[in-house]
Amino acid sequence: MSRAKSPLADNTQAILRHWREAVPNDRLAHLVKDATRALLRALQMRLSAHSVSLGHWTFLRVLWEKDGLTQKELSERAGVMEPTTFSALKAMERFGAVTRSRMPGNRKKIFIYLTPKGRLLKAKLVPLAEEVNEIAIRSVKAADIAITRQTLLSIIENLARDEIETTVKEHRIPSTREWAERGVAIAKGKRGRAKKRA
Amino acid sequence: MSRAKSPLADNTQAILRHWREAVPNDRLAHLVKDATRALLRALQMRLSAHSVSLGHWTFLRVLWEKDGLTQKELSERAGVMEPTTFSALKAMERFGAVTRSRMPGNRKKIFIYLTPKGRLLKAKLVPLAEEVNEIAIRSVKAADIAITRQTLLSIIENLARDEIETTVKEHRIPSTREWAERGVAIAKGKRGRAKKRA
DNA sequence: ACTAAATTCTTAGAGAGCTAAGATGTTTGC
DNA sequence: GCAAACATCTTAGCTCTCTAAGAATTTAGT
Repeated sequence: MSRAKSPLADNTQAILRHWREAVPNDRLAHLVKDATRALLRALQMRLSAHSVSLGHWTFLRVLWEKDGLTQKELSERAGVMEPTTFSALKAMERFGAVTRSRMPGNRKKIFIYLTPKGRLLKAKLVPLAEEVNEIAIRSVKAADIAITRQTLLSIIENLARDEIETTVKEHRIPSTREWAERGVAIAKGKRGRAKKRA
Repeated sequence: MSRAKSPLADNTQAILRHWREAVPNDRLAHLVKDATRALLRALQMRLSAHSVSLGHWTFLRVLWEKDGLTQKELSERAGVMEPTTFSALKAMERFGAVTRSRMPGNRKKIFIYLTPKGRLLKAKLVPLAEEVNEIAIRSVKAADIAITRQTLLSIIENLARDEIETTVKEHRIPSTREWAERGVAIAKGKRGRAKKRA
């Protein structure tokens, strides 16, 4: 829909110049952020031709793998907070890609199912994402991609660990149970179930 | 101010689990996005103790290097669009970190200067960013960081090039001048000046 | 010199994300 | 068996970012 024109391209040019000129030491965050923007932008441009937004894509991708999940589960798998999930799914329901329904036996949980329309989008949309990926890593050695992947993973992990430690320190012992959950979660990669019983 | 507590940490755990479990092929974008979130979140948590938001940080960093720039220039250096710059600077002016003023000779351009308050923040804030960076890349080999940096740069570059080519194709020859600018810009990394004269 | 084009700032409105807190249900512990 | 604790969905409201379009001012072409 709103395909980018010159101002955007110019802006991207500015970013590129910027990075080619000076890449000092603390700027990793900035660089990662710009890469994210470039990737999301490329994807968004392609998705918009099918009236799908980035927010929808995030959940569609999860749902194509497995639907019939609750909003909570979807939030976890998509890696976003629940209110984000809530409004995205409301919009997707309006759009006709999913249904939200309660099941007999539990009137609180809401299960999300793809509609035929939502399911059909997969064949159209996945190739677009693959195209973006192909373009993005064109000319980059597979080994370098692997290293990048691992580095990013380490960054996420390091920061997550630090956040937990910092939070614990600030809380001054935030209940043994809470601490245990966290320790377990990071040490063994246990499922969220740890949360519900300790 | 709003220091993260358990829900957040849990969420980060979910993300980590997610990445440890399955890292298929197309998910680079997703991984980069999550790394961005982790980095920005860590920075934001620290900045908020000084009542500085991420949006302000973005511009402060540019201004500490050189102030007296126009909003347009600031947008380019910060890598965001002008309306974003506009509202961030308005807020920063209200906060007392910068002044926005016209100069005799040109009543259109607005020049941004740091106030003493804005200047003083540097000594407090820069160490926080360095701390985040140190934590993030802790345990990652310097060589791997270098490769990651280069890979991300290539990704940005590849996508920018593609966006330009795609846009050109769609426009069906979008005026020779425009095309030239873009070609030149990407080929030689020329300054934005190309824009104003071709 | 004066209109037309280009720049720059501004306004308006939307998307995607977050936190905090409210509502509504379900479980658990006495 | 019921009150308290917990879980899940929802609402409200904020941030950062973008695009599109309007307003003001400067530059350029004839």
